[in-house]
Amino acid sequence: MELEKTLKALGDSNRLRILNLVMQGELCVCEIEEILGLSQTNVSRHLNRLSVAGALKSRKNAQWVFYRINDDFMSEHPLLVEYLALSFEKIDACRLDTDKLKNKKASGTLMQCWSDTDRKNGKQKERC
Amino acid sequence: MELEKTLKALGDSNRLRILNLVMQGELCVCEIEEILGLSQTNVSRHLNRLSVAGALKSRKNAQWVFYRINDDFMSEHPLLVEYLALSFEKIDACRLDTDKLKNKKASGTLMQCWSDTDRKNGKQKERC
DNA sequence: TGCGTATATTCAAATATATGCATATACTAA
DNA sequence: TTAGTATATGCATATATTTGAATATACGCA
Repeated sequence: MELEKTLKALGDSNRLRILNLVMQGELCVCEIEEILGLSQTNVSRHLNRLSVAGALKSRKNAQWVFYRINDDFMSEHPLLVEYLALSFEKIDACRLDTDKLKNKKASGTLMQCWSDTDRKNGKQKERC
Repeated sequence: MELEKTLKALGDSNRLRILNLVMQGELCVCEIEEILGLSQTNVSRHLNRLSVAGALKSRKNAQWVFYRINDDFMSEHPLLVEYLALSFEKIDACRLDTDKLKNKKASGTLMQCWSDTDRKNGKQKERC
């Protein structure tokens, strides 16, 4: 049952926190790692779980892997996505994570990873 | 995290099947048992899990316990409830269960339990 | 090629969850 | 009071899930 699989994948606080972040824009594993304060191995596994459930998709850029919401998931589960978005706004942990994401983006301290273009242009403070 | 608790409780196919039935109207444990073909002990435990998560509430009538959707749950999670309702319509197992529920109601073969009023009035084929 | 970094995966252990069997508790009728 | 029925719960077990440590794989640079 797909519904069971989806809900089971979402039934974990860390995965919900990840989803909250990724719903605000594509992120690299290392970025999620830093914001949530989870181990790399754990983040990787949670991301995989969400991907297998169809919620996320990834692309690779050199050794960096970026994850973002799967458009199919959005179009197949609009009500669920909306429900989650509204729920995240009410959850302290998610709000703190979101604040942290915004602060790091604003201060440019979130850049372990960067695009080839940026690096070639010597723009070390930006990311693709 | 409440969201995690809710989604985790829903992340089980049997519990989803139960929710599908109960969303169509109040049911007694023995009725759910019969329609789903699960053991009494198992049904009881699933019902408890859903109740603890806030989705269901129960009332007792003699030795019979009737479960129905918790109104608070409906009003606190309208989008989720709608999402689930739409999802159940697309799931074969849930549709079969629903058919079974309707057939049994129509044929009056679903009546292990009945209200005191009905029994006193000798209306053995009806339930409150 | 060797080294450093990022990420996925393996292995092992701990924890959570689901279920069957047996039983306790609640209720009703004779 | 006894017997029958409905339901919840205890106990034990099997299975699923989660996580840390270690490691394999991919990539870039000197």
